[in-house]
Amino acid sequence: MGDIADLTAKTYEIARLIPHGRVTTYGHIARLAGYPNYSRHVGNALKMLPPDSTVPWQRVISSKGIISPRGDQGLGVARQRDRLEQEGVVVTTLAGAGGEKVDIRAYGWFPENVELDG
DNA sequence: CTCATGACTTCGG
DNA sequence: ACCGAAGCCATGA
Repeated sequence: MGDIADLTAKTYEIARLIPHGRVTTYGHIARLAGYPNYSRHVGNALKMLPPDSTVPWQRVISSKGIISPRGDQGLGVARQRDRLEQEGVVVTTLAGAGGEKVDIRAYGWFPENVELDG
């Protein structure tokens, strides 16, 4: 523990706990994993997953409630939006470059703590 | 060592 | 509510 590999493993473990049709944030996963201030690395861990991974990476969004842009012409964002809508999450396109937004008050999942492993 | 970069977050204006 | 700046930390050039 105490390294990025550990944070990566916990990120996947926690992501699997997010209920179907709900979402949480990079920062919250970082805190639950015991690595506050490592939200960017949570995003990095999800980035490494293959597109067809069983880890529900689509349920992780930014604290602003939008699907984080990827510098890939919006392809990743589109895939994430599709996967979310597929499980009943309403995603709205904000005006201009506002991004794809999820109502975090309606779909947010923010437990104080979680049981890892076990 | 310094700089830039990122699926980030928070704070001010 | 919308931005931009600042804070954040590993990684690679």
